[in-house]
Amino acid sequence: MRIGVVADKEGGGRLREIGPDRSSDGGLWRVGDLAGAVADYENHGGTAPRWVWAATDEVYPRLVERSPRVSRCHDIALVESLLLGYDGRFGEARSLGAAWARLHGRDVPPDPVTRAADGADPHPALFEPDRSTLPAGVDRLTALLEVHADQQRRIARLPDPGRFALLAAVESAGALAAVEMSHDGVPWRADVHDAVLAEHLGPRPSHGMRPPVLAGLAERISDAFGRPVNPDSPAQLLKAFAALGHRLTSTRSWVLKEVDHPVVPLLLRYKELSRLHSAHGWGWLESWVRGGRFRPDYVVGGVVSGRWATRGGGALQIPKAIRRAVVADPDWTLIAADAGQVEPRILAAVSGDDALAAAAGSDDLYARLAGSFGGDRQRAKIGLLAAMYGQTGGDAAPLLHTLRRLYPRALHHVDAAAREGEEGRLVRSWLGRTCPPPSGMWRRVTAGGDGAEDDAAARRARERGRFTRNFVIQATAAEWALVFMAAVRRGLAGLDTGRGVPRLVFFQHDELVLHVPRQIADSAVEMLRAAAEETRALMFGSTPVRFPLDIAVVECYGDA
DNA sequence: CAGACTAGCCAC
DNA sequence: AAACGTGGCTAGTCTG
Repeated sequence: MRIGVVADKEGGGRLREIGPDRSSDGGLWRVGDLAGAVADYENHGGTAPRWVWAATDEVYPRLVERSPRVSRCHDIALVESLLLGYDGRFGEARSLGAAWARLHGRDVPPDPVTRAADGADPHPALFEPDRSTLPAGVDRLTALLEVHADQQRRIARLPDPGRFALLAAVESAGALAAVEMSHDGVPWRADVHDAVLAEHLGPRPSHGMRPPVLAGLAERISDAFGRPVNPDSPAQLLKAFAALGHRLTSTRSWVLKEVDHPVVPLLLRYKELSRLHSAHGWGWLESWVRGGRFRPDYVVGGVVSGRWATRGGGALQIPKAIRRAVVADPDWTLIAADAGQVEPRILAAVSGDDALAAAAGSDDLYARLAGSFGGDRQRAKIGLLAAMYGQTGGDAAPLLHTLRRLYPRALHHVDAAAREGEEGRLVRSWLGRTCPPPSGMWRRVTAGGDGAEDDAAARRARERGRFTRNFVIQATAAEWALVFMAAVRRGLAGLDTGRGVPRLVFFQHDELVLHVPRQIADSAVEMLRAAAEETRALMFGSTPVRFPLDIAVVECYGDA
């Protein structure tokens, strides 16, 4: 059963059961305590409803504090975005108000701008404006049900409604998980983080100063150049190197490594530590960690490929060194589940290449391919990644030749996606997420074709080809991860909560981290494996391709 | 002087 | 090894 929900500003709301057609919709009722009403439904036994609401990130944060977790939802804005994208209208306004306006042939309002997160203590003065974009006088719940019915019709008309419905469901489930993870937070030991920083950088300096180790390195760098140089300034570094007779194209680490001069190791060390200090130093710790938790603000579907982004806090780029600060609570444990080699496995599954699929039936796909590359697993890996990323230079060319001979259907799959991209067409993931159309500028540039403009046109076309080549793989890998996360979310609800409620606390592209009472770690691991198996069946039916999980049960994420 | 842009490195 | 896809984030630098 589906229930449409509209929240009011006082914690209440209106609900309406949604029937198979408009005339069978149930009665409308008003509740003073929306969280309580939702909880009643979720606890009632039997199948929980699918809540239909305008946007999970507007409605759910206020529910999640009080009610038990919601099982399922349909997020109008996220589904609208997927449907628009399918029609080549990527990026058009997707709010309930925008969808309603399109449905009624009215002027489409732009989406409200989302405020950037600014740390662990959101600014109370900026608290929640009214984000509805419906015209005055239009009933919100009526509009919600109309747009929902329209979305259901649009999905039903697609060539493969079942797949797209799965995409809509897991995108929405992801939105639930994102709100829950932001609420629960990643267990974060500020004292351990501080110790890691002190170990690398020395004691914390007073505000605005370089930490002792960085200050010392900066001084030695200037001495080595024989002049004052700010190592944070690429321009100054290039000049200083030029004065020594080294004309560098950039100051990237791998360029510096080619230079034979005593200043280079100092600079490389400085860059590494400076990055640690500026991106994840004491300033970050104060802004983002409160009460022993790091609470990232996830942006579901924030990346064209369907991967998530985060707003502030850099949650998807936590450096390996800092992961030592992620430590389970006493008597609890972290379980990190990493799906290994997802992208080549996805390629094997979606291309229908039997030979590659057979190799993807093993735990180490690259090792299985190594025999064709003189026994060199690393070369097999580079070759396969090159095929999916569109790399042509470097060592890739002969490896690609070998792959094209051994796995023609797999290579044809990505080559075809690249060609369609170069021609300005759309490509789609397995479940139907669709890449953005080329920009008007792209069309103008590539439509040209006289003399000097040919180079630019060909380059832009090849760039888009690399993008679409990768899109069909990366976007399908992202939805594999979403289906998996949704299955894990369901699985968590079935675990014993007698010693505390196990939680999903972190998600990063192809990796999930759970925080669970230690006594139920074994059953959680078992649940994860079952969820991965369920995901394979839901996505690909019967396929020899396997998606093995690398599971680490650890106290500290740094040990995973 | 605020905002836009660039260079560079982090993650997958 | 370093022209290979998706991003976020910071300090330095440019611009109006």
